[in-house]
Order: sequence, then structure tokens, then C-alpha cells
Amino acid sequence: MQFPLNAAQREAVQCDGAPLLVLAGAGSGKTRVITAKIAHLCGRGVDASRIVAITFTNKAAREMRERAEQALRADGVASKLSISTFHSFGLRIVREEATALGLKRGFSIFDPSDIEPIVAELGATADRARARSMQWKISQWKNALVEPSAALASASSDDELAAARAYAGYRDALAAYQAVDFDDLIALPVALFDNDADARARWQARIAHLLIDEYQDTNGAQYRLFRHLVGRDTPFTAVGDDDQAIYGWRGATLDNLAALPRDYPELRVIKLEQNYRSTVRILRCANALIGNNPKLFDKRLWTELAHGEPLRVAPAADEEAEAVAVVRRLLAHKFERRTKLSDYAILYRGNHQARPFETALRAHSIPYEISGGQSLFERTEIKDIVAYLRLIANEDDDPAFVRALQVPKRGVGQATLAHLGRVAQARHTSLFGAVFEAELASAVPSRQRAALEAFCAMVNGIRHRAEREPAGRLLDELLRTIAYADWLTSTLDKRDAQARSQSVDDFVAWLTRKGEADGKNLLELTQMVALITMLEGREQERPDAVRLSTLHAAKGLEFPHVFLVGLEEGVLPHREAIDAGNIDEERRLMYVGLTRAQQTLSLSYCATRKRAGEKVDCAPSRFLAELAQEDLRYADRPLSGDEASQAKQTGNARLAALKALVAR
DNA sequence: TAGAGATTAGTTTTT
DNA sequence: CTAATCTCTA
Repeated sequence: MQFPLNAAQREAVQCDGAPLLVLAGAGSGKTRVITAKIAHLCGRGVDASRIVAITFTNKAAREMRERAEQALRADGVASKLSISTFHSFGLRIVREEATALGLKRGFSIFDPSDIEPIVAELGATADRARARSMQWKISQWKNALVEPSAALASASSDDELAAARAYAGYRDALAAYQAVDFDDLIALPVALFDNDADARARWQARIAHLLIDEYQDTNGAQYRLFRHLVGRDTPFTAVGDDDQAIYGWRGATLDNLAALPRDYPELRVIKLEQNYRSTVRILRCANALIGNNPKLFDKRLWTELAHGEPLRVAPAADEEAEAVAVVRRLLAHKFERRTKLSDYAILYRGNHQARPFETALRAHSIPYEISGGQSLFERTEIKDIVAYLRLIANEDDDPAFVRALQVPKRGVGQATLAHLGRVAQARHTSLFGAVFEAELASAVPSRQRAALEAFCAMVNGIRHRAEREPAGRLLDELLRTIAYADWLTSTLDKRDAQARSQSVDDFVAWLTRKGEADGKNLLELTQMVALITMLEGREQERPDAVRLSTLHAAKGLEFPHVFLVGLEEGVLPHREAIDAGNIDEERRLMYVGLTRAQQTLSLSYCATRKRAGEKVDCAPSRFLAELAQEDLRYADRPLSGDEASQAKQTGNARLAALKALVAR
């Protein structure tokens, strides 16, 4: 955006001494306002290290840092800014206040896969789905700052009761493991600040101005943390859009937006309504759609940009036909308009919807970048290595102990582990600690015992140096000692082993760099890894690729040309949301999708869809009927099966010719 | 203990 | 119809 700031934007930037709420419509230059404001604050002599900006995703944080660096060319200043996600900021607090919170320095951060078996056991269930739903409920309680006792009192169904009972035990288990979960990174600082005025004052003094992005997505715990951090007189800037609140399922509540004017009577509210992104037609459809939602703040987007092309609405026989049609159209469009692949995005409701599009894109060797999906840190090989790191940092981390002990195999199996577990329980110690208990000798053969002791000695050896020596050296040593690469080659076929070995190498190289750049030791790096979902610097590997993304992951992004797919009842709006009567949030999700598009927008839906192997009829989404009909152009009726397969063949032939042209 | 086959359950978004 | 988990055998 090369325009100067508009009046509202300027006002938001210059209002620096008071609490401020910026209601920033989609595409209204929100990020620009935030970065300009940071620059403005620095210009007014505010110490950069006391400016704190909080986002929800790592991606947003990284972007904001980049933009701030551009805005603040003065060297060294931008790097002093504190720009992080809510959770990383919480981690910083927990880390610095670990002792007060009863945690050791190397405490572990459990991810949902560590937690599931714990909750399953506490809830006395072997049913994974049930365990997950209990885990889910516990998380909801934590996000709403509900204590186990209160949860127990309020539980209304059998399921809730079981979850509430497991909740207290789960808390104890985390304490025993010296571990925290994601929700604790917010809830623990809140609990600390609730009770400790000194700590509160200390942290407040570190913040001269607090900026929060995507404020509408804060949950109860986050709002309370926010209030503790700004106290009574720290000025802040909250930026958000009630029409883009799409994280209600994660405990986010628009109450926090409504509460702000109440809790801060001197609050200034500035609306950004000029849109710099989309055509008139796209905006008119988005406005029409969102007009069906109740309004918290009155707001209407307008633009000076072109009228634009009508939005295309295309039916398809099924999801495969839809994918084929979208890809064909995309290629034809690219050829006609001489665009780049990265100008296109295909957006959908759920991750599983990506598959037919991946298949169709791959069939034409079109590079694509898929957001969401499995992140590097969820891959088995990375989790294996991280288990070692966690155990090195924290010997009480039993889940990490179990994983590290078994990968690579070192002749210790289920039976030994079971004995170890019994001893640990009897002695009130961790699995690691149980290895050194005398009574283990009676149950476990000496060969296994030797393996266990060697394992623990190795871990201890690295632990003693973890805080002093460079992380890179220790990582190399660890990998050599456990011979992880050898294990991969001996258990997997060559291709697989190579791929995994490569990703381990990437991971280690990245950690090493990170350790050097930020001066972090192995313990701190290990904690950071738990919060990162995407490997930085991975994106530029595919400089020109079609973007596949869920609507949630697409928030904050924009694309010249967007395909919004799977617009069916039961998909968008999602069945569960329909049943729960939560259509408003689905509508906002659709709104987010529409407002990602700059120039053209193509909407599609399927007549049938495969569900558990069977074809099911689908109805077009009700949201289609809520758009500005004069801005839509409906394509033909859905193709019959025969027509579809025929079209597929002729289409493919045409496509091959097109592709040859495009390739030049 | 580890890999290959059988069985069974699955439908939402993520720090 | 997958994909992941479980069970059985070497």
C-alpha cells in the first residue's frame, strides 16, 4: 500500500497516551497502522524495549516484526521490540517466574499428544474419542479460568462430570512431571498476577505501551492477562474486528470486545472502514453476507477500487469434479491473465478437504503450498529428537522418557517399562528416578538394567552441560551418540530414511542457528520448540506456488484470485455448528474467505460428497443466498456423472496444450 | 521385539 | 473408503 495514511489511520497512530480500540475491517490497513504506531511511539522517545506487541500466530508475529523493521530503519531499534504470540509471551513470564510457580527451570511443555494418555488414564477410559473430549473440556475450563472444584460443581452431564474428575488429577500429574500445557502459559501468569502484587508491578513496569492484534480472538484467560499487564495506566492499542471472530471454539469470546468500553471508560474507539484490498463487487457481497449477523459495532466497508468482475458461482458433481474444475479454471486464468501461481488461493473449511485439490494439482505438476496440515514439529522424527531434548531439560518428563528410551530401540521393552512404572509409583519418583531405585534389581534383569543406566548416564552427561555449552555442539553430539540416522536407515526403506534424516538435519541446523542468534541455551530452545508450528524460512523454498489453506489459517492473508470451495450445508456452515446453533461464527468464517480476495472470487459447491465411502447428497450453502445476487454469475447446472467424466477427458487434453503454452 | 496383516472407527477450525 | 490401531507370528 503506497497511499499515505488516511484520516482514521492517522488518528489511530497518533493517539498514543490513552487506551485505544481500533476496529479494523478486513483489508483496511490494520498491520500498517500497528507498525506505523510502533514507529510513532519510538519517535516520541518511548524505549523500544518497553513496547510490547502481541499476536495470535507465529506467522503474524514474524510479519509484524518484518514490517516494523522496515518502518523503523534506525538500526538496532527494531530488534529491541518485543513482538510475540500470546503464548510465547506467557512462556517468557512462566520461565522468569518459574520458581514462584513451583517449576524448575527446565520444565516441559506438553502438547496434546502427551496429554491424551494421561487424561485417558485418569478418566478410566480406553476410548480415544472420549479421552479427547475430556481433554477438550479441561482446556475450555482452563481458558475460562475455571478451577477443578468449580468445574466439578457445574458439570451437568456424565461426560462433563468425568472430565471434571479427571481435571484435578490432571493438574497434579502435570505438577509431578514438572510440565505445563499450552493453556497454562496463559493461566499460570494470570494466577501469579492475581496473587502477587509485586510480580504484577514488576511486569507492568516493563511495558510502556501494549499492542494487541486480532483482539476479537482473545479468550477469558487472555483478557485477564492483558488487564494485569496494562494495569490501570499503561496505554494500549487493541486492534480487532468483531466480524472476523472465528475462534469461539477455542474459548474466544466477543464479550471481551464488549467489555473494553466498560472496563476503560476513557477508551477511544476508531473505526477503519476504507478497504484497500477488494473490488466493489466482492465487498458488496461480503457486506451483504455479514449484514445477517447481529452487530456489536456498526461498521461498513467501502472502497475506491474498481467495480470488478462478478463473483463466479460454480456447481460440481462431487469433490473430485470440483477440484478438477477449479484447477482447470485456475490454469486457464493464469494463461489468460499472465499471472503467477502465488496469486491464487484455494480456501476451504476443513483440512481434509485439501486432498482432492492436492491430487488435481499434482496431476498437472503445479506446485502448491499447503497451510495447516502436518507441521514439521509434528513429524515422528522431530518428536523423537524433541523427546531427548525435553528429557535432558527435565528428567521428570515421563512421556519424553518413554519415547526417547524406545527410539532407537535399546533392548528395553514393555515389560521393563511396566516394572519401572510400578517402582516409580511406589517411590513417588519419575521413571528416570526409578532407574536408580534399589528395588528395581529384583524385577528387571541385569541386561535391561545396564541399558537403562547407560541411557540415563548419557542424558545426565548432556544435561550438565546444557546451560553452558552451545546448543549446536550438544545437538551434534546427541545425534551421534544415539546414532539416529543409522536407526532410520536400518528400519525404513532408503527414500523414507533419507527424507527423515534430512528433516532432522534441517531441524538441528535451525535450532543451532536460533541458539546462536538469540543466545539461547538448549533448555530455552526446547521450550520454544513446543510453541512453534512452522519452520521459519521454509516458505521461500517454493517461491511460486498455489496456496491451499483452511479459512482459519487464511485470516490476515490476501490473494489476487481466490477459489472458495465446498460451499455446502454441513460443510460451511459446518454440521456441528448448525446443530449447536452457532451459525454466526460460520458466517464470519465465510466473510473471512470472501474478504481475502482482491480481484476475482470463484465460489463452488458439490451436489454429492463422499462420506465414509458413501455418496451423500449436498445442498448449496445458505450463505450463497445471502450474497448480493446482482454481483454473482452462476455457471451451468452440475454435470451428470457421464458428462463429468467426458469433460474430464477433453479437459485434460486441452489442459495439456495449455500447460505447454504456459510453460514457456 | 518387530513387522505384516486384520479390524475398526471416522465428520472442524489451532496456540 | 481410508487411515490408524491392534493382534499375531517369526
